[in-house]
Amino acid sequence: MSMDARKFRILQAIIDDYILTAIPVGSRTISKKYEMGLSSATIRNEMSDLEELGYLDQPHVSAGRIPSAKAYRLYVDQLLRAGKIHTDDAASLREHFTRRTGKMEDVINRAAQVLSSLTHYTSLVMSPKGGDMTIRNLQLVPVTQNSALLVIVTDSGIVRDAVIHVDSDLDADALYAISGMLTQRLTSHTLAEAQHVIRAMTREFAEKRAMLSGISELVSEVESQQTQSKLAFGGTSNILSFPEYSDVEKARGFLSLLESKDTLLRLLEQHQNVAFTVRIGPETGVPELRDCSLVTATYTIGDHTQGTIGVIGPTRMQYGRVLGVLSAMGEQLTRLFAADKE
Amino acid sequence: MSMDARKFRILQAIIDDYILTAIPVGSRTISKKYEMGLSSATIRNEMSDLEELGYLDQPHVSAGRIPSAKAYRLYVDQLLRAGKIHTDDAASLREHFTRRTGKMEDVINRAAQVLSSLTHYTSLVMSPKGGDMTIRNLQLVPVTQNSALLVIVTDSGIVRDAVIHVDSDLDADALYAISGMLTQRLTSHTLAEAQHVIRAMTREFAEKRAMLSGISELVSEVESQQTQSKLAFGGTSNILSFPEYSDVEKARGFLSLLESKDTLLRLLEQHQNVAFTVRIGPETGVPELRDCSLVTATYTIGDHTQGTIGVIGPTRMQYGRVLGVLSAMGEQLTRLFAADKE
DNA sequence: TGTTAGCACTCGTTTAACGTGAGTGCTAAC
DNA sequence: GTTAGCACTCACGTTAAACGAGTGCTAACA
Repeated sequence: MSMDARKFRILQAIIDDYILTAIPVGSRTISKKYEMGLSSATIRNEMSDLEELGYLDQPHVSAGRIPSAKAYRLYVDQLLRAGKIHTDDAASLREHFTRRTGKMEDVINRAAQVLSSLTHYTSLVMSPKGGDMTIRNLQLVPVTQNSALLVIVTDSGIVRDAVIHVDSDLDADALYAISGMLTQRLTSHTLAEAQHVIRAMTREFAEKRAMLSGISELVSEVESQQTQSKLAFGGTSNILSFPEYSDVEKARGFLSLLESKDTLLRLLEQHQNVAFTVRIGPETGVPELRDCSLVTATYTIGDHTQGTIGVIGPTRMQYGRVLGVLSAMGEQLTRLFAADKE
Repeated sequence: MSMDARKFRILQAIIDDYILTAIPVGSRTISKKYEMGLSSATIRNEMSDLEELGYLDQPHVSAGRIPSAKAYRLYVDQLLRAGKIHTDDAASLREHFTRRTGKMEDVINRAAQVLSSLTHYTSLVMSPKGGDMTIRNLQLVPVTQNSALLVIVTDSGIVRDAVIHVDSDLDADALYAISGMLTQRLTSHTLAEAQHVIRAMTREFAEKRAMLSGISELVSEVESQQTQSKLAFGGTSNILSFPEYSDVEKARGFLSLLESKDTLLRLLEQHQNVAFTVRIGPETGVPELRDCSLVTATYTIGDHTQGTIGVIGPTRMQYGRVLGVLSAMGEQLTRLFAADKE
């Protein structure tokens, strides 16, 4: 016995129904609601087969069937293969991004907001790693006598900054001069490379060593601060509207997971080079997400720097729709950052 | 019949017990657990009086009593009057703030984190309004051809920034020159005043009008962006660990309230000139917070600019402890910003 | 006059029993 | 291969009964 076209059609109907209702699907429901010219008894036989094949689970003997992770996997692969990702939302998405801003944080927060309100799931938006970004421009702004704000503008018009410690009493003009010099040297290097360049400079200008070493130290500080990507959430409370999270303990586990951020960052950083990722329940490898699916997509800043956006919802997620929204949002972000460039 | 010392002692015992256990307190519990040399019957009479006075509620006739909002109010007023705010946590708090940073956002995020982990409630940390802060220094950093980052350093070493649109093609040097001029004119004015000053300048330098008007427009943009205080949360999932929020719908309402932020901002902005605020249940005026209390304290940046920190938990909150932690944190933040100043 | 023991009463909670119905698996006939 | 029929299972909702925590009231006591 193996999977044939009819079994697949039935399985699809079961998944569709379960995604909609969250209640186990019975044979009668399929035979009547999704008229496929078969009696419930026939469906029953097929369902029995599908269970044996591992696509369906039965909560208890007198209940209907629910799709297994394996079933969702098949369903999603089918979706992806068919390229059935409808970007209907592209238009409505665009209008959310009329106000321009170059601040990474604002952009990802807004994007997360929009994503969650469109999907009604919890959304994640991750900024690209700072280390990969190419420096276009760099400037030190005096803050206090001992500290300055190091502003780094990247290739694609994204601003990153950090307050750093400055030993000597440098006035605004001195800092501006240094900024000019540093910009000249560091332009078109990545943040990760900046360290080495500065170290080379230190050797070159022995006399200015003291000052440069201070700056080198602090560029490294900036780098380490910026290396970890920022993560923004949207619709964190949405998960509570799904019956699979009506158990408060489960909901708390989920929300705690969001709060700590690092597990999710690790998840999002995997497979960053594929356009879409769908991880279903156990595939995430995170116990708290046993009943969740994580769908991600990427967007591009400049030529190769990539950021990730994603949606977390119950495994019975509206994959088609979510993939569509993510795809549209990815394009939108890519376009947004590209536009900022010129 | 009125409130005497014994009634008050009994009420206090009831509140203490209810805060600990969250189950209605019976007369026997008080007479045995908090031995006050009285039989349960006597306690019963007193409790009946306390109910009549409005300090106790009875969920149903065969259950114990629970404190009313009025009771908590009395309890808290007593706490505040006695000045019994123990800052035991001051020391453990200090070590959380060794790393210095001038970025407002980092500070308030970290503070929220610490607050929630110490109290096990949900914490709020609000940055002061930007408009009230005095400008020390101001600098434009080129980002793209059409945009620049306007960095504003305030009196107390706090950095605020925003990406603004620049019409003409100004190079780095031109922007730096403008920055110098603006700094000279705007130093020791508040952000709110900056608008007027710039408008005056526009009249003065008719020839540079085009450029200045552009900047004026954008300082106002910055101001409006910064006028709304930033709000950081900590421990948002903590609320789910209390039995009063075991109802998922209620929990969802609470979390949605956090997500939208504006209601809370409004609450936090009230009574900003008092050291402590305790709003109990209905006193908040927010339906979603009917069973919650909001405790706030303030911290100071510079001379008069104030920020607010707060904790939200069930009405049966450990008020003494929370007030202590908030007080310590307020001092800590005030000290942190003061240190950054010199 | 305040305190306490005693007792009837209330009412939410728990447990068990029971009927209901959705859904299945199997068999036999088409 | 499909389907009608039927016995069977089992979660779920309802009802009833026992339970017990806690109260209010009364009467006696110090």
